[in-house]
Amino acid sequence: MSERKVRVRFAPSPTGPLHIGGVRTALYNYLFARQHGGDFIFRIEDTDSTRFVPGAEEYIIEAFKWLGVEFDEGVSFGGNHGPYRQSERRDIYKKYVQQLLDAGKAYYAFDTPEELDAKRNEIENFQYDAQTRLQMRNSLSMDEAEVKRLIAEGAQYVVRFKIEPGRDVHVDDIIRGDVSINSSVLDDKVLYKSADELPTYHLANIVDDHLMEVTHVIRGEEWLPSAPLHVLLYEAFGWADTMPRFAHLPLLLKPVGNGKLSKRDGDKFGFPVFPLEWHDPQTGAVSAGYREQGYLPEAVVNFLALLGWNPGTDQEIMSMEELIKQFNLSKCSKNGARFDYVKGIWFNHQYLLQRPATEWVPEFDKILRAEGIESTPEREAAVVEMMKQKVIEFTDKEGNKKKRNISFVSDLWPLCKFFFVAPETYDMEDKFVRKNWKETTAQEMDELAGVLTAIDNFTVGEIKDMVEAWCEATGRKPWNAWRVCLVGTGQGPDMYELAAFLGKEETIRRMDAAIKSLV
RNA sequence: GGCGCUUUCGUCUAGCGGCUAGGACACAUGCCUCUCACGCAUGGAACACGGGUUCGAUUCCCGUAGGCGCUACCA
Repeated sequence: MSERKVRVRFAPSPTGPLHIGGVRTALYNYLFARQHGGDFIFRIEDTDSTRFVPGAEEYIIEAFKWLGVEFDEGVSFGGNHGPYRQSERRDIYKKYVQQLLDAGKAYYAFDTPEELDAKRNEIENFQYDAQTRLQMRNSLSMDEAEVKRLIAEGAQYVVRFKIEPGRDVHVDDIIRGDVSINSSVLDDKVLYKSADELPTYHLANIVDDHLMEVTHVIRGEEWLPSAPLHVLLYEAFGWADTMPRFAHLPLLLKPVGNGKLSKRDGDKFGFPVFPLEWHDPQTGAVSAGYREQGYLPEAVVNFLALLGWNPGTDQEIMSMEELIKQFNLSKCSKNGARFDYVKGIWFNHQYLLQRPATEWVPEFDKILRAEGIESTPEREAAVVEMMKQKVIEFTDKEGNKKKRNISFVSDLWPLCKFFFVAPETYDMEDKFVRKNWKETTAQEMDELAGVLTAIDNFTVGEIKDMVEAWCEATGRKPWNAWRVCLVGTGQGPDMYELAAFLGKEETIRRMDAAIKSLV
């Protein structure tokens, strides 16, 4: 085998939003291409005109752009192996179908769908193959003149691949090794239909991969059963010497229960199954997307990369560059992987915390607006500063980074809501409130409010000094109850800092409100 | 039903004949602490089953069972 430049492709059907499993397949292709300095091709397989969905192609392109998976050529990316949309390659396929016909490796079949259905009902496990094709209406069973007449009359037909039975066909799979199947169990697949003058997947796929000089076919395991058919097609065309190598990836399975991952699982457990939000043009239904849910593209990429592959070390956090460096098809696992969306959340947590808090501001700002909070520059700056200190950049005494339990920017709101709004109610069902608000507490808080009112310079240092002096004098430990007043529950930063941030007026106001309503 | 692929903690997985079977997520506990977290530490948790091969099988082979996929004029 000559040393050809590595060329791989991702070739989706534009039938809707891109499933997360498809994203992973594309990612593996991309990693492989980059690692080998090869090309990554984007091809649209729209040979089934009835399933075409407008907007799907644009959606797919946008999704990969967001994820940082880049194509070198293909639909919308240029290149000199085009066109890259199969519906625009009709004439090419016709030529190759004719080549097979002329060589006696394919034949015309005139059986209508109704006739085929009838046959399937009549014979259990009917298969259109060497055993049965002579009983059917095709150019092998009918005389030549009849076939010519039918075609001349414009009768609808399909072209079927004539599979020679009794041969063990071998597929050399990078992940699974040698896979062999006897050609007798294969049926005479339809390669082309006159109705829309388009080939089916199998023919188009082989012709395109050959013409586009694809060297490696990395695709989902659902294609493994038809891989022998593809091998036979390469042979029939005389392209066996440049046939691509195959790698069939394990499938993504449901988080729980049996079967492969579906959109319903996402709805059920509350995780997206699509990279981007999708608005169905027919039904208007909206499906959640990773991007809109607040996932970072690096996190999605990292998570997906490790679902079915691992570097063989304990390293789990890997950038695209590291993935490209370490990726290895032969280390892919062979069995299906349950989609562990909880781990996906953990990856997002990791990547979110790697980013400086200032980068969260635009996203956080959206939340503030949604909550009806006027976000002033001063306030925003103050909050970011607070977050930087309290949330990520605050170093504890062991020198470890303080990390909030934040997986998404949106998790921030319930954790720091009290910076913006006073507690509206004090929930006695809340363990913290019940535990820390005793009968004498209102009185105590009233006294504390008095101490605070007397402070002129309302800074962290001053507040701390005054309150601690009062604590020492009275033997009181007001922090938890004070927290109930200002936060409403057992959350938030150091009380002195919180009070200073809220300011004297707001602090006292919140304390009064709590005293009144909690008595 | 037929054909193919597959089978290590609940989950993702490491292991490529000899290991106290490792890591991560999740879970539990402890430490830290004015709260919640974070962080740190600790813990429970797996080789589907039955035959071989071998001095020795999680590892190799064969069965069985389970899982997954394909079985369209869909991809």
